[in-house]
Amino acid sequence: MSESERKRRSSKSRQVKAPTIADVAALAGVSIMTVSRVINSEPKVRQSTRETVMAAIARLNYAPNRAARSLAGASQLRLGLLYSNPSEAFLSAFVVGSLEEAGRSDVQIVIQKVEDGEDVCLAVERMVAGGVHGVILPPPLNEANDVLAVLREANVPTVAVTTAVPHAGIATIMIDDRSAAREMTAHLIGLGHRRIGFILGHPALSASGARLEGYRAALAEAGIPFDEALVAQGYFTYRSGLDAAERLLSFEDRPSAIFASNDDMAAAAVAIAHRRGLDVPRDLTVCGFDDVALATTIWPELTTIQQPIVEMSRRAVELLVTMLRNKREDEIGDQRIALEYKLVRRQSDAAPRLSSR
Amino acid sequence: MSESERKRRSSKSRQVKAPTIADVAALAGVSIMTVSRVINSEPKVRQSTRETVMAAIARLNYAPNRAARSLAGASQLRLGLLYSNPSEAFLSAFVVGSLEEAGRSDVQIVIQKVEDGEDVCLAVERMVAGGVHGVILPPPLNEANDVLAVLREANVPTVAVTTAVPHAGIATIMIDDRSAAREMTAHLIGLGHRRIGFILGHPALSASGARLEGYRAALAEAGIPFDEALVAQGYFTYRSGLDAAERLLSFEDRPSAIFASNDDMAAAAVAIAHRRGLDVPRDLTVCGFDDVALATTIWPELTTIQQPIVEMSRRAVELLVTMLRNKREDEIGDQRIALEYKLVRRQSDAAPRLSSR
DNA sequence: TCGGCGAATGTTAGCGGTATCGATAAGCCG
DNA sequence: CGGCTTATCGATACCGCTAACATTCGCCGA
Repeated sequence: MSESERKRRSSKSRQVKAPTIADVAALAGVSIMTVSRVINSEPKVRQSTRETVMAAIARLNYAPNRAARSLAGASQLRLGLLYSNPSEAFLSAFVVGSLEEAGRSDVQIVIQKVEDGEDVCLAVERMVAGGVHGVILPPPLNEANDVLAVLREANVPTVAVTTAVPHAGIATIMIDDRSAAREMTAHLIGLGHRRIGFILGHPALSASGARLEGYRAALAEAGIPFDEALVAQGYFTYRSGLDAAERLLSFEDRPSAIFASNDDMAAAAVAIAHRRGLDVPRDLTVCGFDDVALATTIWPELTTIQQPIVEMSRRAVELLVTMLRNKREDEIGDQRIALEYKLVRRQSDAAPRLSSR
Repeated sequence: MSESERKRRSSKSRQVKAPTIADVAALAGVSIMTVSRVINSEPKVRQSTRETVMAAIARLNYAPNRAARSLAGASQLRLGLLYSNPSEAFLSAFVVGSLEEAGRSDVQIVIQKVEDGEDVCLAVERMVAGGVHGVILPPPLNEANDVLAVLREANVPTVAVTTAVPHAGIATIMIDDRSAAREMTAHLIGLGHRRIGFILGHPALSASGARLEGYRAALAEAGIPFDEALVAQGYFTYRSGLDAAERLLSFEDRPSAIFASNDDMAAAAVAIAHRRGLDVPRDLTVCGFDDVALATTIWPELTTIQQPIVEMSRRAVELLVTMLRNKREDEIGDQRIALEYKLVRRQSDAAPRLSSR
């Protein structure tokens, strides 16, 4: 790691030039075209070759030159990212993921917010008129039927993120919400909890329903009867979590654990618990869903389901780009990509102090 | 404006391609090089020729292709963005800004995280070896002296963001922390508060010192004596805010307001207040600094100083690009750019209930 | 055994600019 | 009026990558 590199450097004063596709090709012992194919994940490359090239890429720390790429390639793609007012924490992770992938695949991302009062469909139409080639929809727009309708009519390939029950013709990136909620609930039951409160998510989103299903499934498996009183409506906002937690904790026989449908609401539950003099997790276990930054900001840090948000939006862009570049827009609607979630255990859960069995 | 254009269009279905430098050259009856010279306002072009070309450019509504330009010109710029473990909310805003600007100015951003145990200097060296042309440093690395030293030695232009007291030879993007803290403190005083607690930021960062100075200045201006007991050490984390707020609120004669050096710690102060049965803002005013997402997530939403994080990182990239493209690396170190902050008032402040004058 | 055929890989021609250097015309001197 | 410098301008070689076409190779059926 010195002779050759040093030579290269000294050749032209100190200018270290970035490695090019040719360098990679030389190192891997293939032609530049093959490297190009690997980079763009085109299908016609033997697995072994692909790996060799990948290794060379990693070794040189090579990144394709965007300028050259867009100059040589077809006209640059533009993707629209339309959002309304989700959890800010969620959104920023989401934006980071799509922007990263956008950089990698050299597409433009047009980010547009739909203001609260505004007509959603108008915003979509504006975007379509602006000539975007595809659209990405984070929650809650991922299931706004009017938006989807406009998009479908305009024949704009669309990918919705975090939709638990996919719509026909709309590609979807998701995790298995039901199974994740089931796992978390089972975890709580395993800890010894029997009265487990549940804070619902926004009723318009299918993920909310899926999470509730998972909660019920785990209860059923453990032979614990479902108690409607332990389920409180929430809307994915901190504020709504405050109200829901207040309700759940005001019962005579309050739950020993609360499972909120997202972290914002879980954080709210922690706040309410503290306000009532309850220690988390000693007196009350609280866990969330999503694992946004907030989960590790507050104290105690939340036990939660880690949803790979950055990865999900990255994949959304990637999917759109692949389809658009390969001119297979027709196929796009049928894609269903489910990513892995993970239960991450932190400090907000514990065994119940007073068993209420 | 019709015959030739129409022909061009109809030749290939409906594809309207953007005019190229060659089109301009043909229309103006000169060579493409001359057009290039006019575009770049190089001196060696006769005035009359220049005008002819300009006219052609205007007529075709020509704009140079950025990709082609940067491809042909100097090698593409690569900027490194090195971070360790700041507030996640801060980081994502930061990344968004730099990525956005990167797309606009057609440079690559190499993002790298320095893991906790890892040797920071090693990470810097790796990045430099990777051939980045400039480096951007968000907090807390913006004032890590060892990092700065390595960078300076390697002669890599660097811009630090949020440094209140600039280092020689390192460009800086900042806001006037002192003045912002002064304004916020004055605001609290204006509300009627006299005993105002202050939670310090991390002692290694100059912004912390500047904010304290601002606090003291406002106190002095109002003729309120500075009370050391009202200042608690924090480290910009939620956790440290918890301890600091606990200290401040345990006094007999507790402050009627707490001004925390960032939002994370302010949120912690709110949590502690609630745990002690104090209503915010009725019993205690709390305000923060930065205006990250957390500030509007919690309840009550925080009154805080809005620091334009996205804009700051955007400017950092822009500054680096300008300097690097103009080959004036020597000048880079002397830049000091201060952006505007804004005091945004939300629900966490109010006049004190029991005057403690 | 051999043509044929599909999969994997290589070759070549640009994409739209800029850098370099050569060409041309004009200006200047003795 | 010839030679030489100067101010303008033009021809051409890339920049790093991809599209389109060419090539190679292994394997199959006749």
